Amino acid sequence: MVKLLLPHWSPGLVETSVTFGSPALDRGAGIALWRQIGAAIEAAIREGQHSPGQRLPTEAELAQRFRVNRHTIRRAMEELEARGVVRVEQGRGSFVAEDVLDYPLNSRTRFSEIIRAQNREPAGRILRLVEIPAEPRIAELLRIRRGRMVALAERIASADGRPVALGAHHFPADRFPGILDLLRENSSITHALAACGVPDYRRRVTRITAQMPSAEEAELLQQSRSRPVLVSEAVNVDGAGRPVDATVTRYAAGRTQMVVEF
Amino acid sequence: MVKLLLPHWSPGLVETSVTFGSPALDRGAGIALWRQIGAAIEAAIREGQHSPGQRLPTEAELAQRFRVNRHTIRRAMEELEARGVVRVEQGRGSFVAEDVLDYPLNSRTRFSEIIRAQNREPAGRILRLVEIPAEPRIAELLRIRRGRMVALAERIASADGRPVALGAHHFPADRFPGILDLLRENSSITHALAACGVPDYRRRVTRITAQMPSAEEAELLQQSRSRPVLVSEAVNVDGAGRPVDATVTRYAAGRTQMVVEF
DNA sequence: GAGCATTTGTGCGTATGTATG
DNA sequence: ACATACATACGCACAAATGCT
Repeated sequence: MVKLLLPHWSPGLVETSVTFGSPALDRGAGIALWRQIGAAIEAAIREGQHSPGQRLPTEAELAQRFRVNRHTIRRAMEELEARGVVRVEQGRGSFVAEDVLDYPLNSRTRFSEIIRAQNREPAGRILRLVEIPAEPRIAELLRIRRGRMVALAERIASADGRPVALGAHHFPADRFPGILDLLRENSSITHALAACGVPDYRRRVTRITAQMPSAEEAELLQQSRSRPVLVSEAVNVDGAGRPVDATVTRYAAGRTQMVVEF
Repeated sequence: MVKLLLPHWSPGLVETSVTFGSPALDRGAGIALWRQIGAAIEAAIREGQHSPGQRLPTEAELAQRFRVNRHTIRRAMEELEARGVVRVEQGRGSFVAEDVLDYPLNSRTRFSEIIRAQNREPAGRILRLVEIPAEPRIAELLRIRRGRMVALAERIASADGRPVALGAHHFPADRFPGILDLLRENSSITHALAACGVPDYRRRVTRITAQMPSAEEAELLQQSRSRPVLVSEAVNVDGAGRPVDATVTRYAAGRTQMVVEF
């Protein structure tokens, strides 16, 4: 195995490159060069040398490394893109395709169950726990008077270690006085509500729109500021139909897809 | 990739300014200046001097016109924003708030019915009608072999004259041979399918994600290129459950909100 | 907002190998 | 042996999109 020197390019965002091993191309006969190159790139990706969403070397660089014309690289990439292995964007570069997370919407939507159903490992981390006066919109959703106190829990949720969603959960503070302490110990919303006497809840409405992320949101979600986030606004109600939780969640749009089935 | 046709009229970004009439401020007594200014701006908006989404004059300009300090203008705008009349964006300007269109998702989703239910006037215009080989994703949704011909209808839908959505409807060409001619005469999808022997259809799945618009898309939707679009991918099936239509629709995210109710 | 560097997209011309008739 | 067609590969130039200053 011959290691090639890496160029000293500055990655800017979190994007490094790894060699594709020694380009053992068989120029002589049999398989077309672009097929061999495609297979080599795909193998490198499958091996984990390039993780999902990460940027691949430029076409020019790959051409140099494999010692072929850029057209040949392009032919290989074309194939890989058609097969869904990579994603090519004009002016930006080529990226390892991300497996899009299907986020089904129904009345029993629970983050961790959704993630596990797709064979991934869910995780949640609390970012902030505070009591604040309810904003007008939140008050309306929770059917409380605006300005009444709400417990706000900001949480980042991830699947297999990749951040997926930023959730801002609002609970009426007078009804659930100890909920922040419960969440401090266990970041599960379902668990906290159960401990507060709400054994089960269901989602009533979900409103979905798209926005550009703030600098902080983009950083937390580990995505570019120039890509949008899906914003969902949901209300969960208890068995009696009373709102227990108004949640505004921001999803990394490139990695997530809401699915509504009928 | 589906390319959209360019319009023959290019509205650019609709941003002009209109005077707020003669600023007859009562400096003497009674009502605070910022209240009078707020009322004047709101009146101008209600009168239609500034249409939804349009940019308002800068704070500096307003201050000059009303002959007050910029702080006074800001106080007025603060109130208008809290009341949802305008939207203020740091570094961009102030805009007349757009009435967000609720787009309910269910198995009977029909564009014109949704718009009419919100007391607006729906309209549709066909942009392009062509037969093309099915892209892999479309073929998968329609359950046909990739490369088989599909009839593609690109349509722009609007409510009260404001563009709302760009839809790319794909029909299996062999099953609906005359559908393009039907759509040429009447832009209603429901009407065309009925004439092809599909009296009723229902939506089975909808997938929602967000993207940045291309230059053409932004222009057609009359929105800034720096704001995202909601992308929905839906399959309509006939009574027997066979796919009749795979549609990819792009909605102006600032003006539209998907609503899922349970 | 204008200019600039980077990167992918596209077109054209050329050459070579391989399968077909 | 020859003509033809097609896929492969290379070289060069410029267009278009993006991101940064």
